[in-house]
Amino acid sequence: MWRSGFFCCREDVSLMIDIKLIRQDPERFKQAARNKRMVCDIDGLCAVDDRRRSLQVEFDELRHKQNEISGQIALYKNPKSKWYQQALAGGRTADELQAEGQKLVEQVAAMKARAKDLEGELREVNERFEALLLTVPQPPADEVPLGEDDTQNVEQRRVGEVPQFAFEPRDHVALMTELGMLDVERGVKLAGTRNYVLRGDGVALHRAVLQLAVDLMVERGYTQLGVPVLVRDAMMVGTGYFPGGEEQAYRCERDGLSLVGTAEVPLTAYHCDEILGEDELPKKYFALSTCFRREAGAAGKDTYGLYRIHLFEKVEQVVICRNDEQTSIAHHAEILGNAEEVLRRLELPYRVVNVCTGDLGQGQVQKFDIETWMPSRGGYGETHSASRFYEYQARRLKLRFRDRDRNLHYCHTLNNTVIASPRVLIALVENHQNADGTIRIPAALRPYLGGREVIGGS
RNA sequence: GGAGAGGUGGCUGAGUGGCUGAAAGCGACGGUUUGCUAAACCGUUGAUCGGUUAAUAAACUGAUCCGGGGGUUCGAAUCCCCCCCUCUCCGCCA
Repeated sequence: MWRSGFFCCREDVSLMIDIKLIRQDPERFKQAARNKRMVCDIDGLCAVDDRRRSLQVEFDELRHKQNEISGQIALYKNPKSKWYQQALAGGRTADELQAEGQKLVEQVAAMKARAKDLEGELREVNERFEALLLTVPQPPADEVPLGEDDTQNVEQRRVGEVPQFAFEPRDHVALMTELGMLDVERGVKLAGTRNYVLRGDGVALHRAVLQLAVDLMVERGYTQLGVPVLVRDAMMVGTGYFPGGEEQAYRCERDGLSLVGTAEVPLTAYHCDEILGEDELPKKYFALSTCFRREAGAAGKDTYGLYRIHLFEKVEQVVICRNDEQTSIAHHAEILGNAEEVLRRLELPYRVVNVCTGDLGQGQVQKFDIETWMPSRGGYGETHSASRFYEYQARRLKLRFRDRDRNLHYCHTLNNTVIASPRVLIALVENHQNADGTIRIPAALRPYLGGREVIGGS
């Protein structure tokens, strides 16, 4: 389904996981598949790999002979060649040379049939090989807890105080609707379920938290990009969303483009098909973008309010760095810290969760989710997700760098939410609500709202 | 939407059937020169997948690759077909 044309450059079987690593330690990948609860036939893959390589050797040898003879034919058939001239000078006639050349041509003709067979077989085997390789998951880091699903994620730490209300707290829909900030009903009328309309201070608050996040990232030295949100399929494939995630994306079939569910896609793919210099790494980017999600398969889940919606805006951060685990880990901590700083400034209680093996994506090595306290849920709800991939995405994107010894390597990539709104508004308005239905604006946010300290009231 | 042009190595850019994996230039790396820098000169310098020895450093060797796929041919960057992408001009709309 994903023809090579979707990639910027030539397709080859080295994409995905490096087969050499699998050959070297198949157990490790079998274990990874078990832990990530994915189906993956490593033994079958290795068998196909063996077959593929022996075929390749046979084919190469045959072609070698063929090429050799072709080279000789070139001498007999090319009157311009030095060899031909010397042969003539040595007393051979042009007819003789032609006849001898013709003999060689017949010799090669016999080899061609065999080569064609081999080629067909090789292609078939390579296809099977690639299909199997596509299913191999990236092994999770050692620090990732074993588990089957999100209920087994391990809490790392809690930050901030969960508010105790002296009154009956209201949920964000009630609060925001009351204050004229939100109109769910008409959003649904316009665009169907999981849609909404922000109004007045609702829009202002939404914009304010995004801008706060943008300013923080600028402060932290990240480069801001304004990126396309409708991207080529190649970018969806390259970042690992396709194949597999087609149902989650709004695809424009006739254009071969998809609306992104996150700016991670254009940010990570920004340098695809490039070779970066080691000294320009790490690249630290962020972008504010609209995000589109079909939420297929989530029917009936989180249908209430602003939690799970088709369209939202998000500030996303991406780091592209050297191919080095320690470097990757350090950046992972950094981008996690950036997101935590946002929540600290918004005075929101949250916890950091180490996502367990069963809840990791195929390409992810480790993922930390940040969950922010949402009173109406009586619990923490996911607001951020920080992943590191090692070279998984970079391989697919042909995103490489040249080290100081001039060797090529795939980069490492990581990403994390900085803020996603309006989901974060759930936490914001619910945690900071007052008894009278007004909402206290945390100090750090006030500059973005004309200095106001409260929303609502007179 | 209409009409053209074009896609070649890290980059620029030659190359229209056979010693072309690819001229030249730039860049990079190594060396000579040099008080340092610069300049000059000489040399080296593509990728991917394999094989052999060595055990992932290195050496040798093979196949494949000039946007992608297919075809013609003993032989294709070069000829033919399909597709993708980029650019320019015109029209249209922001």
